[in-house]
This record gives sequence, structure tokens and C-alpha cells, in this order.
Amino acid sequence: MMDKALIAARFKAGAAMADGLANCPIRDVLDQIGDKWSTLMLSLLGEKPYRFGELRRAVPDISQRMLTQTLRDLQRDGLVSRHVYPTVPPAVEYRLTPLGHSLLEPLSHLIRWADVHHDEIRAARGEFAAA
Amino acid sequence: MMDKALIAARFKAGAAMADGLANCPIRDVLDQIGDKWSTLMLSLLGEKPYRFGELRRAVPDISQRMLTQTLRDLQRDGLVSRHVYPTVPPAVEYRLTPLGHSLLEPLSHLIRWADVHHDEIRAARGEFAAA
DNA sequence: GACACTAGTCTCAAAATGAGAGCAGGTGCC
DNA sequence: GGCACCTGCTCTCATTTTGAGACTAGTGTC
Repeated sequence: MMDKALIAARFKAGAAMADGLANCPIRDVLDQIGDKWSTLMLSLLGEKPYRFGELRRAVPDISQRMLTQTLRDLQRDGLVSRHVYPTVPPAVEYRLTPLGHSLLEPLSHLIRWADVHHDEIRAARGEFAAA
Repeated sequence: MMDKALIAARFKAGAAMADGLANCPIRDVLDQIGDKWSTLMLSLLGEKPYRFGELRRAVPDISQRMLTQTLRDLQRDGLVSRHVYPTVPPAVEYRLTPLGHSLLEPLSHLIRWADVHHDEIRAARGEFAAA
């Protein structure tokens, strides 16, 4: 595991700069994968390739607009690849690249943490609201 | 490591519900810690306790408004504790709770991944922009 | 012809965020 | 007393991001 002081240092290396985010690798990457839908897409695509419509049905509360944009951004960052089959009607399949797959492993640690500690967090929220 | 299909299943368990996010523990938790500033705050506080003004100076591009709000949310979720010292002028110290500390470990995996693969992502962006 | 399917895009409203002023409550300076 | 200054905030308003839903093109079905 990475040393705790080093974690902070990695962040600060960018945070302290005048141009902030752009030069901090950690923030640059985490701002993208930490957005509202990216982790969810990556998790689904980690399971198997999906078509656009399949993803939309699997995640009913995402708007088409954000689904398109999230997939574009993941594709742009090289985490997801897009394959068009010129059938009628057209079919477009999305799948993880090797880079995308490599992200699944650290991501799973976070997901497991969230799963394990969710009850504690809910309890904390209850206490906070009561005060 | 958690099985890949299980990761997706955990997400979908909530995603497929009509009330979506509220009943998916993973999304409930990740939406908070995955926001723009939370991971940065957690990383800094993992190093040592910080005062409000110290955090603001350490992260020059956060607005006071979002700093206050991020700390409130982390406190609400039981990840950060707030200690007021009634000195003059008043001093307020923020530090990680044990729960907050436990999050640092999975978070460090993600940070290390980001650090290692940042160059690949930048390269992918370059290629994407060229097309 | 009316309708449905695909993977999107376009427009407009709502929500989240950023920028910057203001505030309370004290202390020190002259 | 009057003024500047420190702290940790909150308030207002402009900009940015996201959401909701209509609209597109090309083909097949009834």
C-alpha cells in the first residue's frame, strides 16, 4: 500500500500549482472516473460488452444525453472501445479496453468498502440529522 | 478481489430500482466520495489534521463555499470529525474518523492506478483529439 | 401510410458550482 | 473611541453542468 503522506503529496503536487487540476495527474484522472456515471458504466462493461440501448435499460435513470457523453469521455480516455456494426438498424457495442480492465481491480476495492461500510454511513447520517 | 460480475450486480441491484440511487448502497456512497473535492480532502486529512484555513491554502482553487460544504458532507457521513477550540480567533480542526481512515486504503489503490496510468490516458486523449 | 426499431443530437429548464462580498466576535494599535 | 485585522463561515449572483424530453435518419412491419 502507498504511504499516506505520499497520497497527499501526489494530490498537492497539482493542487498547489497555479493551473491546478491540469497538472495534477491524480485529479485529472479521478475527476473523470469519479463522475456520477463513469464507475457504474465501467462496472457494467467489466461484466460483458453492452450495446447502447442495453446500457440505457440497465441504468434507467441515466439520460441519453449523459449516457452518450459518459461513453464518449471513457472512449476518449482509452478505457472503453466502440464498435459499430452497420446492420439495420445499426448496432453499436461498447467494451472495456485492457486499460479499462486494469482499472476494475482498484475500483473493486472501493466498491467493496462502500458495500461493507454503507450501514455505518447511514447511521452517521441519521445521527447528524438528529443534531 | 471481488468477482467482476458481482461488482456489476451490486450496482444494478440499485440501478434497476425505480427509486434508483437511494437504494443502491454503492452509488449512495460513491456519489459522495467521488465528487470533485472529497477524495482530495480525505487524502490531505489522512496525512494530518487540518484547520479550515490550512485546507483552503493547501487547495487554492477550491471556493470557501465548496470547502465548507464538502467538509459538512464528509462530517455528515461520519468520515471526518470537527473540533472547535474556543480560542481567539476561533480555531476549527478537521480530522479523519476511524471510518475515514479505513477508506484511505482502498482509495490509495485507485490513486496509485491513476498515477501509474496517467500517461496512457493522456496518450489516448491525444489520439482521440486527432481523429 | 402509421408506427417501431436503432443510436444518437438539439433545445430548454433545473441543479450544482464558482466568485466574491459580507458577517460576527474578538484582539491590538494609536 | 475608531479602525484594521484575524478567524470560520454564509449570502447572493453568474456560470457551468446535468436532466427531461422532443427530434433525426434509414429501414422494416402491418
